[in-house]
Formats: sequence, C-alpha cells, structure tokens
Amino acid sequence: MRLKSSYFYTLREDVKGEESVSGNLLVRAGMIKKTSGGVYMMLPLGLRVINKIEQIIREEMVAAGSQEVSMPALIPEEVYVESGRRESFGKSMFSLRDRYDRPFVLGPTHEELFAAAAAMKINSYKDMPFNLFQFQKKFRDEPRPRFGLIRVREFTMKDAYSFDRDLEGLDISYNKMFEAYKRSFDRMGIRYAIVTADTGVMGGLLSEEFQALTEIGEDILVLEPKSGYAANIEVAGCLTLEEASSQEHLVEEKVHTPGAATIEEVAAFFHEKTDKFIKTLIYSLDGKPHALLVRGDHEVNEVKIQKLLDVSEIEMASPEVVLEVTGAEVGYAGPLGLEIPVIVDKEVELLANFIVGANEKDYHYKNVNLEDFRIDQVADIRLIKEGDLCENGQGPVVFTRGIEIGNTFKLGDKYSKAMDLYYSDEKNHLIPVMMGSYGIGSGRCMAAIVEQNHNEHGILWPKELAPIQVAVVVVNIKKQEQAQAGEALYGELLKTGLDVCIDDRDERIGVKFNDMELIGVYARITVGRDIDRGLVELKLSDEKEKRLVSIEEILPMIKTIFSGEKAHD
RNA sequence: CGGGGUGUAGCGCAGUUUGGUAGCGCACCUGGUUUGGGACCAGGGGGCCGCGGGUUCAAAUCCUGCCACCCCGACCA
Repeated sequence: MRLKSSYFYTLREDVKGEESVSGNLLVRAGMIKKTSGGVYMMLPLGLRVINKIEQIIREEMVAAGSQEVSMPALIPEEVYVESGRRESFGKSMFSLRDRYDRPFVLGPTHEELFAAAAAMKINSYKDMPFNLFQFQKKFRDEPRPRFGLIRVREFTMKDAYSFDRDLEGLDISYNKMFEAYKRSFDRMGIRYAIVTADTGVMGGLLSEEFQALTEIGEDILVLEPKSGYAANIEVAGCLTLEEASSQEHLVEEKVHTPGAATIEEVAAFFHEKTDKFIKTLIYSLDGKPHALLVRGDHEVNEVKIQKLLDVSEIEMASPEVVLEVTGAEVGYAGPLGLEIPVIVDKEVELLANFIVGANEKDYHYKNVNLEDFRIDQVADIRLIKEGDLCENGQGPVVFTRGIEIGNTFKLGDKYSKAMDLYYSDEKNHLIPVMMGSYGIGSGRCMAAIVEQNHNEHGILWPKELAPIQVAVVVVNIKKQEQAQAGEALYGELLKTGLDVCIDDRDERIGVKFNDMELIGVYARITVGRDIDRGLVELKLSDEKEKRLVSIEEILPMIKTIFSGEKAHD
C-alpha cells in the first residue's frame, strides 16, 4: 500500500477516557474507531490484523477436522425461548421486532442454531462425531463496555460445536479442540494460562478458559505453581487444615458499639483482628433473602452460592430488605434469631467465641458460638485469598490477572435435550447427543496481543501478525534518487507476497518513524542519505540496533527474515 | 440500575462563576523556507457550543427535560 493514497491516519494524542493500553494504541494507530459504547469500526489496518488472527484459528480448526459454516446473527426469539436461555440471558440479549411485530434477537452465542443444524444430519449413532465452526458477530448488551476491544457489545467470535454419541466421544472431541486452541494461541504469540472456570449461562459439565496474562485483565486467576493448579477465582475452592477451636464456649454478651458498622470499625472498637468476627451478609437470591456468614476477613464468592443453591440472580439485599429481615439498618446484621435461611462458610465452623452483629443499631454480641443460632447449610462459600492454601493441598496460591480470550465447554446433553437432538443407538434407543462448544474472541486476541506487546512508542506486533510487515520509508520524497530507489525496492518487495507499504508522504522523517512505530511495522527500511552509497537502513521492531544494508542485499535479507511466511493480501 | 464526572471545529482543550459578535494547540488548505526522530514564517478554511423546551432585548453561559460518553460496583469471547 502507498500511504499517500491509502486510508491511513494516526492520532498524536492519547485517547481521552481510554483506560487500556490496547484500546488507546489501536485507536491512535487508526485501526479501530469507536462508534458507540462497546461498538467499534474495524478500519483497514485493524482488519488486516484480525484477518491474520482469524486465519490462524481457521487453519487450526480445519486441521482439527472442523468444517466452516455461517449462521445468521438475526434469529427468531423463540429459538432461545425453547432452550430456556431467553430468560437466562435476560437483558444482555439485544431484542427487536420485524415489521409484522414478530420478536427477533441478535445472537449472543449459537448453541441452539448449531443443534438445529446438527439435527439435519444426525439420525443414527453412525452420524457422529463431527464438528462445525463459524466466525460470526455476537451481540451482548453488556452493562458496562470498557477497555477498547476487551469488553464490547458487538464482537466477532469463532465458535465451534462438537457432536458425539457419548461422553467418551465428547472427551476426544474436546481434547482435539483444546489442542487446536493451544496451537492457535501459541502461533499468535500470546502468553496465556488455562484455568477451570464456571460454566455460567452455558451450563454443562466443564468449562476451561484460556486467559491471556495481562495487568488489565478482568478475571482473577488462582495459581499454585508447583502443582500446576489454575482456576478462575470464581470456582477456586478453599481448603483449610486448621482444627476447630477447642476453646471453652463462653456466655454470649451484648456490647454497645456506637458508630461501628463496618468490620474494620467494629474490629478497632474491640481491639481484635477481623478474623475474630463473623460477617453476616444479607443477599437476595432469586428475590428471596438469605443470610451468608463468612469470617470477618473473608469475602463471599457469589458464583459458589449460585451453584450451591442453584440460583440465577444474586445480589446484595437492598437496605429496605435488610431492615425488614434483621430489624436493623445495614451494618448490624447477625445470625441470632434470623428467620431467613442461614448459610455458613465452612471455615466459620472452626471458630469459637466470635463477635457478630446484634440485629440492633450500635450493638454487637461477643462470645457467640455455633450452637447459639440456627444453621441451614455449611459449605465453602468464600472467595479464596492470595496466600491461602490451594484446594489440592499442595501450597499457597498466587493471583494473577487475565483476559479471557477463549473458552471450551463440555456441554453434555443440556442443549440436545432442550432442542430435541436425539439419535438412535445400536439397540434403537433414542439418546441425546453429547455436545461441546468452543469460543475464541478474535478482537480480544488482538487486544491481548497489544497489551502484551507494546512499548512507549507503540504496538510491537509479532511479524506474522503485523498489518504492515515491511515498510519502505523514503526520508525525503522530493529527492529523486531517494524516491526512485524507494519505489524500485517497494516494487520488488510487493512480489514477495508480504504486507508491504511505502511511506511516500511528504512528511518529515520524525513523523514517519513515529507513525511506523505506533502502528507496529515489523521491518522498516529507510531510504535516505546513504542511498548514494547504495545503502539503506533496516530496523526490526524486535531488535534494538539498526543495520546498514546494501540495496542489493536487502531483498534476500527480508526474504530470510520472513522465510516460511505465507503470502498475504 | 445506583454513585461520580464530561459533552464547544477531525483530535485535545479554554471560555460557563459574573449572559453581550465563539477562542487556543494539533490536524487541514495556499505560498515560501526547511528535510535522518512529531519543523518554521505568512496567509486561510472549517462550529445546530450534545438535543429539546424555557427565561431574557440578548444564552455556549441562567432554568428545565432528555440523550450520549467516561470512571467506580452486578456480566463474559
């Protein structure tokens, strides 16, 4: 491409209100442009990168035996009603009506349609296994889009679906996808961790996430390096080897604690550490109030609660509800005398003579013990903390952050049962198909790569993904010998099939260098003052030093650097 | 949805307190001088001041309703 006559621009200043490095750099590089909250235009250079990312994924999917299809994004609402997900997605689904007032949605994910497509093919156990994939826009009305391409409302996902007759088959299909994912992300040069995760709205038997390791990641990953344990904090189990306290149980005592409502305030009042306290949190679970008890220095893990009690909606109860069920304003809830279900974290069971709220403003009870109140259930309901013992007992866990770039699910028969996808086995019994689903967000991959590969000047694309792999920068386009040499070299480079550009703009060299570094050109060839000696300068984005190369040697050198590369454009 | 903030030229901002002809930097156009790390001089173009009502002789500015965007808490590729 010739920059002078191409759609190409850069912004000199940082993007206002953009918190993520990737969002800022991609917008400044003219690769993406926000249209509205969480919706972006994909401009020429950005699209090139996305295409390269998707091509890698496509090659690996095909190599793993998957066939490409394309499903609609505009889908009759009834499809999701049938599977029960119209309700579970709720407000995060974009809904609309056609001219006859029939309800449609914009697909947030495509399990239902793939199940329908599979039904066309599947009659017998002989019709499986197989695997389909697509690249398709997904629409999710996220409450809070942010971080450039990381959390958006319209995005392209590669989604794949496997169909097997039984769990053994599903395991095989799942592992094929799993390996294809590893190869894809390895080829993109992404540093990632694989963690077990919550199955969430997808349901099913198993969920594993591919998490790109970055500072800005929205997910907290719990790792135990020695054993290789890795889990999303949502599902990380807690283990304690402590014994139950053998202290003699004292008689409970009501204490006036004026002005102390938060755990920290109460702890300061009693001159005790926060782990001598029990927090009583009033939650609304599918609209019904529940009391959740965790140690004062612990937090409730809402995903664990959702799984434990099979609830879909979980939120802290409103101050009005708290007043109603405890008889006191927020901050003084305690388990004594509560008439709502009381769920207790298993580590609370180990304590004796602890301090709790008195369900009365400005009062707490001390020396409270488990026999003093009704307990409906004891379970692991807390969020793990960094340094806690790993649930496998191997050692303390460390935290790191990640961006979820891929997710693999063993769905089991959830959708096949809902969508009536059955086959006949050898004995002519109708059996539900075992499904798996596998997603990769290509825009998130792009953002994650930028988060992991940038410097103070701009993006450092790996050479396979750079939108411009080789740039010929003519220092002074008005000097004939430079312009001619640059043009000649550009013409030769085009024949290599690499993504090449010539910066033929009438700009100062500093502007050109800065732009090339911002957009992440991999190899920059500068044609300038040394051209009269037959020399050009080569600078690779992953090397510090520039090299002077003779004009005759530059082409073979570039070919060597990119050897093994496929043709693009 | 709750809490906080911002909407003025393509981008970044001042002006709003105290109404009185809409400004600055970058970018853009013309001419000239420059040319290996975001040049300089001179001249110029570009605005439903987020949108709608209201107050006023007069509104970017005051009042009011709405919208959008950003940040902090509940979702997921």
